[in-house]
This record gives sequence, structure tokens and C-alpha cells, in this order.
Amino acid sequence: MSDDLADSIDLELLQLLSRDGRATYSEMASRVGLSVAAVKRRVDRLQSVGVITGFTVEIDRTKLGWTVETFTEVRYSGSADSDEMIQVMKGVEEVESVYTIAGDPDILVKINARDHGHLQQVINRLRRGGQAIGTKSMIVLSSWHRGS
Amino acid sequence: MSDDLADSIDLELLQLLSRDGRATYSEMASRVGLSVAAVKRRVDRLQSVGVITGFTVEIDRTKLGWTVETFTEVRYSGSADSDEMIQVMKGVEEVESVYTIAGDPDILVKINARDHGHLQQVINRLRRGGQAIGTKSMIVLSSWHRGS
DNA sequence: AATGAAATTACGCTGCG
DNA sequence: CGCAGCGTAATTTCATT
Repeated sequence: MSDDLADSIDLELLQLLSRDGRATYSEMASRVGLSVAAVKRRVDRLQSVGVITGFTVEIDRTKLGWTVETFTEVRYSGSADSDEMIQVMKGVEEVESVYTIAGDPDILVKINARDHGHLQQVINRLRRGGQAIGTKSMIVLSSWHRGS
Repeated sequence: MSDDLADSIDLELLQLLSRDGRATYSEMASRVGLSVAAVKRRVDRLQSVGVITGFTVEIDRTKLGWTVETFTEVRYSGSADSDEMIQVMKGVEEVESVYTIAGDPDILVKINARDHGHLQQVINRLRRGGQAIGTKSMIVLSSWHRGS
């Protein structure tokens, strides 16, 4: 858990990749003052040690007609199996992320839906699939992410 | 709000890029059955119309010594300026995302901190910076994201 | 152990049909 | 959208500190 997994140049590279996940090694190399090969080796290493877990695209789902975005808190009975609840969440395709929480609620789920009716269906599936005893949805009006 | 911004091939490309944001056009082309040039034109178009808002790297911050991750609900007084509150949040570098919420709470903030002491400092900054009347933090124990 | 330079392979990009 | 050509980048190899 101590961390010599990334020196200051690695952190620079991570920042560059945060801003542009498709940046070329040439671009990064000229920015950090290393050769292309050195930069590639560092990025490969960051992946192999698990600091970098992947690369992805950022999508504006509202432009695709998915206008409803929520964080939904889920609570379940003490007898419910936590892992089973999580499996239920993962099985619902509208669920983008699942967070297990210390305390209350038990789970926080990020959901994307086309409209309110669709959201209702999704939440019903979450409730029926497991032993959820309650949900509370926070509908997102706007969002901001660092470095976008 | 109707959407002809992405046909089924575009959706395929978005899915491929979700799984690997650095996938080459060649890889994608062979998967969707189009030429490399056609795929590049489609991806460029998806960017220009705003469906694709960017590309980024996924980082396991626990490997960098940032072990505490929270969703923190923020409530502020009715007289507080919502935009000003958001600006305060953005100004705190440990804040990764800010979501404005319909109803209660007013804002949901995703925070990354090195440890609990650090988290406490961050929350104090959030409270002092604006007119927050209360915060409630949900500490993340584990998380899952679709397609990782 | 990490780097830079060079050579090969693969890919990105553009214009044209 | 596909094809073809040229420029650029990725990737491996080798030598160096």
C-alpha cells in the first residue's frame, strides 16, 4: 500500500492522458521531455502495475436520447446477501456504476435512463431482483467533471 | 430531442471505445465491417456533434495512495447562490465531480482524499467556502463500473 | 533499471472516384 | 463509403549511462 508506483513524470503522463486519453506518445514525449520509447514504456508499466485500469471514451448520453441520470441509494434487509445484491445491480444494463457504502445507504447506484417512465422500470427491476427494502433516487440536473 | 445522431454502427463504435478508448481505427473497422477511413469519419463526426465529449484514462487512485473515496451530499441555505456553490466545489482540487440534484440534497460531490484526515480538511473547505448548511459523506468501500 | 536512437511495422489521414 | 498513397506514429531491437 505504500506507493512508489508513480514518480512525478508518471503523474504528468497520467494528467496528460486524463485530458486526452488518445494522446500520442510523441505528444506526451515532447511535453515531459523524454523519448517516445521511454514514454511508452512508462505507460505500459503503469498499466501492468494496475495504476492505469483502462482507457475509455466520454459520451454525452443526453445526445443519444438518454435524458435521465440518477444516483439511486439502495437499502436492503440485514439478511440480504450483499454480493447477491450487487450481482442484481450489475445485471441491469441501465446501471452504469455500483458503489458499496460504509453505513447508510448500503449501495449507491448510478443509472442512465431514457425518460422517467424508463427510470421507473429500472428501479422496479432493482427492487424486485433482490431484497431491497427501499430506494431513493437523486435526479441529476447537471454535472461537471474535472479536466473535461 | 429525437435522435438520429447515432445509428447502430455508431453505437457499436461507442461501445468499442468504451471498452478501449485507444482502440485503433483498424481494430474497430474490422469489428464493424467498414473501412478504416469510414470509421475515422464516423468517430470524428461523433465528436463534432458532441456525442463524444472526450477520451480519458481510468486510474486506480488507491494505487497512488489516495485510499478514501466519497460521495458527499451538500445542502445550502435557500439564499445561497447555486452557481457560486458549484464554483467553490470546482475550486477544491480533491473534488472529482459535481452533480446538481433535483430535490434533496442540492449537490452531490465525488471526492478523492489520501486518508480520513485529508477528507476532513476537504469537507471543511467545502463548508467554509460557501454557505453550506450541512454535508453528509458516503464513504465508498468498493466500486464497479460497466465495461471495465 | 531506465534511457535514446534507429529500423520495421502498423496506423492515421486526405483526396478522389 | 471504399481505395490508394504518403506522412506519421507505434513498437521492437540494440546500445548506452
